[in-house]
Amino acid sequence: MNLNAPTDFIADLKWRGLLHQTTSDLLGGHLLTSGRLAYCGFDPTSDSLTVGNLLPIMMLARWQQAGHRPIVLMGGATGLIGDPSGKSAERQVISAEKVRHHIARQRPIFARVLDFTGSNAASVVDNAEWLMKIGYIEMLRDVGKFFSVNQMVARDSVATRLTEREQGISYTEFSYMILQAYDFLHLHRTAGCTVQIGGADQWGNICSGIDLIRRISSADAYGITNQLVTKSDGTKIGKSESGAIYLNADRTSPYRFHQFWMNAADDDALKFLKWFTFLSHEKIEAISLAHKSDPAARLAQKTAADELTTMVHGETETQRAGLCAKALFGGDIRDLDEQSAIDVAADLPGPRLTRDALAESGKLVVDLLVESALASSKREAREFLETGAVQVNGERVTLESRVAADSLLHGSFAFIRRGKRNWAVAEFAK
RNA sequence: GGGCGAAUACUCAAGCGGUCAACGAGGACAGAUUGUAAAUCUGUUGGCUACGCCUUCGAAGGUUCGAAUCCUUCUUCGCCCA
Repeated sequence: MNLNAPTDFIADLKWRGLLHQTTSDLLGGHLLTSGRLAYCGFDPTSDSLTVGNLLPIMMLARWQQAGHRPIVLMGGATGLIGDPSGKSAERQVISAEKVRHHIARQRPIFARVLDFTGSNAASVVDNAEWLMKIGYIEMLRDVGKFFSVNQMVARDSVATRLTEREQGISYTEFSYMILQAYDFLHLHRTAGCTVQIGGADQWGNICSGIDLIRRISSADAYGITNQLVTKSDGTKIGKSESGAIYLNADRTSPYRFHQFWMNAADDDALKFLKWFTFLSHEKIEAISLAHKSDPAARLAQKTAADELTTMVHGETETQRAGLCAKALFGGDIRDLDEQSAIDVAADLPGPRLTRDALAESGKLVVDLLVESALASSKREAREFLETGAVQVNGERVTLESRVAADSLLHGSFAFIRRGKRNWAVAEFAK
């Protein structure tokens, strides 16, 4: 990371279409001094982060690249409560044990994106460290006094639950904003943290924190929110398809992760470059131009996929995924030499079987589809076969088709393709 | 604590004793067309040992030849009163 010339953090966000709002005009001046501290909170509601969580992590990374210091705040305590912001319904309460487990699982991701060394090293804190120690009475007396219920009720996150929604809001979630405000105050006091970064839906919570700091410490603090990004069709990024796209290799393989970005629509791919990469403005402009003159080359998708896979899984995995994609989508699967076939097969999902499974007459493709998870039931598998959606080793197969020993590629593999872009492989050990 | 109302498949939402595996919409998936794109058109969307069978309509019981539909209890949620 090049830290010689701190970029203008705010200007960069604007250019990338990521800036939503800032709390004060004085923020620009505040950021002229490098080494400022900003934090962003993460909810340990799941044991793995998804691509949707990448954006806020990268916000901190951009912050760091601009010469400042990022703090990752894990909501070990607030995660037990649940933030009503942007939620239409009351959240399920999760156990403290689970929260701890989730935090442990999520931590490594941050290490991949942020730099934990050097003069402006990133750090991780858990608000359980301080929130768990505070007594209820203490909280009410020292902090609660500064909150006006009139204002709290007027907050968007609360108001919608109070009126529009059929779901109400519990006292627990109603209190959430007090806790988050207290977090900011605590980090301000103990670490000198002056900025909070969050999604646009965090605006209210961030303002609460700034207010609290002003009232109790008579100091200025700032907030920056990023746009909540969506795809061109208005849906969330990383949802749908076949489930969420996780950042852990054991939940979503690097190949699938890579493919996710490769499958982006043109409009989205260009936006993804701005949102999810650290590439320079010039570089992105150049790619955009090249992409528009020859969209079929999918340069934008490819660049985004490579950049992101490298960031999350490392260079080696990116190369593997790239080779794999080339083999599967670049030509005829039958042209693969044996070593390539073995490599590609290692990255694809699918059953590992033995020759015995083929029996005398071969194995029905219908069963293979189910076993490889390309179809969720036999009924669906039949449907795919009837509509001609399935190819095995490059040949279209039908409802009655069977995979026999002599049709295996290099004597071991049945590469199965469902539809245009879904691949799996059945491997039959000799 | 009292009164009223709601709970249906991924989501929204019909259904008011048999013709209901359950209308419709969205979503998702597949086919054609393409560029592993978008848009468009078509089809599919509980499961299976499949002209039949099995399991679903918040949960558990009950009435009936027969229930998603009626009754009882429970759970959760909403609204109103205290």
